[in-house]
Amino acid sequence: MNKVISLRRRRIPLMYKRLFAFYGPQKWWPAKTRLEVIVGAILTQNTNWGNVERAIVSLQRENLLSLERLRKISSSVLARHIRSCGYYNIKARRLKNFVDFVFCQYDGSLERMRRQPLVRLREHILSVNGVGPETADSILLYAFRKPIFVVDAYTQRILRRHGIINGPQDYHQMQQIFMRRLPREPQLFNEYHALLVRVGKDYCRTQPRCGQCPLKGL
DNA sequence: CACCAGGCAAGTA
DNA sequence: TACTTGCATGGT
Repeated sequence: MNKVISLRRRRIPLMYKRLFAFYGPQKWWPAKTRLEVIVGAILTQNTNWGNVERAIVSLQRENLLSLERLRKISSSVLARHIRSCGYYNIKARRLKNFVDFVFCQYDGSLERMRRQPLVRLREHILSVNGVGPETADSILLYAFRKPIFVVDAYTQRILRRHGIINGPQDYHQMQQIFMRRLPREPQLFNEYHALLVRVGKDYCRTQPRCGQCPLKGL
């Protein structure tokens, strides 16, 4: 009995060991600046990352990746630059919402945002229309290096296929499964989530192809 | 052709 | 509270 409990408790850290041994470091988030992380986090909502990359490149080419430029540009013009990632009207509005928020609440300073304590900053970011739990946590972890675990569709699918959860689950509960079992280190949360996405893409799509999956048997 | 991708908000009962 | 629907492009 104790052995079973111990195994279940250790499964999350063991999963990380296997993934890291198999894939090595993922070097996330694939972006150069805090703002680029934030923009990518909003643009990738329910969208293939490849489509997001094109939009980011387009924004870079037009020199639009600054808070000031994004504030001045209209939603409709912005929408044209992010067409490739889909939902472009909604996402243009969401980007504007976040940028306006940074100016209104933090004087246009991401540095000032970063200095806020985690829990308060999370609540504050979540109040922006268009930013839900995953987007908020991606921003907190990858742009601000705060110790918060990001849960996404792959994470949920992997937990379910491994019998760690059964039905659809509450975001916060899945997040706690990881955070209760791991030391609160941003670098660890960063690498772990990136690895889950990687193994998800390779082996845990909606049509599972578990053949050589490094998590087989866990 | 159908199906999916690193979600979220708004509407309905 | 618990479903359902709209949003939309590009790859497989």
